[in-house]
Amino acid sequence: MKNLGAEHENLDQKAYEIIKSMITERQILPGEKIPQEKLAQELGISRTPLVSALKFLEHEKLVESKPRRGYFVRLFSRQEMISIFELREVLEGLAARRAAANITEDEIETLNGFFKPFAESTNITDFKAYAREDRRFHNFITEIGSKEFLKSILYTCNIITASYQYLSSEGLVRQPNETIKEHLAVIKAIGDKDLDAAEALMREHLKKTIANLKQDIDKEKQSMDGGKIIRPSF
Amino acid sequence: MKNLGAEHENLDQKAYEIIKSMITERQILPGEKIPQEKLAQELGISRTPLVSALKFLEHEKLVESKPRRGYFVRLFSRQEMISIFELREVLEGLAARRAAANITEDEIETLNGFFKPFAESTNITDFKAYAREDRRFHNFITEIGSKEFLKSILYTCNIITASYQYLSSEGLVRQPNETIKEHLAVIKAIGDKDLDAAEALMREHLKKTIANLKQDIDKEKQSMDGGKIIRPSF
DNA sequence: GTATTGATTTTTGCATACAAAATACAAAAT
DNA sequence: ATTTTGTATTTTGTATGCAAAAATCAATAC
Repeated sequence: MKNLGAEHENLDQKAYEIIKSMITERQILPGEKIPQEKLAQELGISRTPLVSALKFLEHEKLVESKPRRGYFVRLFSRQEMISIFELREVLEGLAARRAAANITEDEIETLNGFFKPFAESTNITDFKAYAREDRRFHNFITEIGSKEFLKSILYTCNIITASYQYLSSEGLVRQPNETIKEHLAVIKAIGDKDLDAAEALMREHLKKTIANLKQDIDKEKQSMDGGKIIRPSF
Repeated sequence: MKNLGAEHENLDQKAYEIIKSMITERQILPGEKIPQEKLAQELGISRTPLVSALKFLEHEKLVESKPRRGYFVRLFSRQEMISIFELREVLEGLAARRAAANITEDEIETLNGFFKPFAESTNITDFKAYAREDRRFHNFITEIGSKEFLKSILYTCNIITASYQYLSSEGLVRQPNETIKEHLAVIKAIGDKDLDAAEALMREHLKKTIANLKQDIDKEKQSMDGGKIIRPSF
């Protein structure tokens, strides 16, 4: 009756979490080099677990290793961003399907609670709150619809997505008034345990976002053109 | 005009390749512990790059770390195997779609060459050769249909698939006579650059394999039952 | 004969050390 | 002023050392 919780967490795991959040919180910017010695000192650890963490992040494609030159926060081209969203489309589609297959009554309850504050409104203005709900919604489906394998892939993708989202207002690619219907439709399908509909609607939802992204990119190309690389504006 | 090829390969990269092949070639079996000191000596390197490689493999889920106890080759439950195949279904579906979108004339030529030796025959008997062609076919589509992100995920899945395939004859889940039609249909759709058909047919193909797997598992459950874990029989 | 305890050995996780490579910088040459 | 070369500095990749945890094994108690 022992061995409860109390996960033995190694230093590299901690370092991993911290660096990951530094990247997603944009404390280190894409393209920047990661100073090993300095960072290790800041975290109060040696380089061994730090490098270990960097290798993890390299695998998640959040960080890039240039041999004998060090680790750098990755830059993503617009085309790569599209590819990542396409991945999200099929993966979250699968997550939605599995969610519909496995959801419990309690979880249905929770799921139906999503977007409640916005459902009545005909014109949603609090983008920030909506964006937060959006992320919670997608994470919830990921959570109940995926086991370790899909989950770890999806979270990786979501992180990258997050790191991209500064592009548009509050991290939303499309207008809440437009997306809320789709969100509610997905919720209904999962609640009804309609596997095919859940997958199809989730894919539909993300497909539209991708279309918007492509449009944005075309626009951008026309106007300022030039650099193929997404670069933070601050 | 320099900086050609000559990839700077570090020791951990080499160790990674070697250990990976040891796992897929079943020189170390699922569940076994990986002896760090011994293996490092065998490879003529220190534990530092070895551990580094193990962390990579951990991320690919081929290896499992139990803190303070070491690294073990992973075991997959039957249910997990199903999950992995479901992932393959959506991912290779996407790869097929992208392949159809981006394929060149030369590549179409190559693609049409697949399964040529088997296309005429009404009863394929050389399972080994067919299984090899099967793998080459899936890898080719992965290759042309996926960029680094999807590719790295898919290869990870394929490795696990491979490590599973000892279950049935020569690593085939279904009869060649049954699958060849599906393979040829996918080839045609990609050659015709029919994105929707390419994705749908590839998914169909893998879906049927999954159905077979589920059946096999049910059978196995009835007869020997007991352990939830796939365990090599040698 | 099995279970419990304690001592011994092994192995892990991490820090540190160090040579080789890369970078930065200053002086010399164009 | 710009490029080139040579030297000093930093940083990486890897080996090694060591304390703490886990595994092994033996002796003892039940």
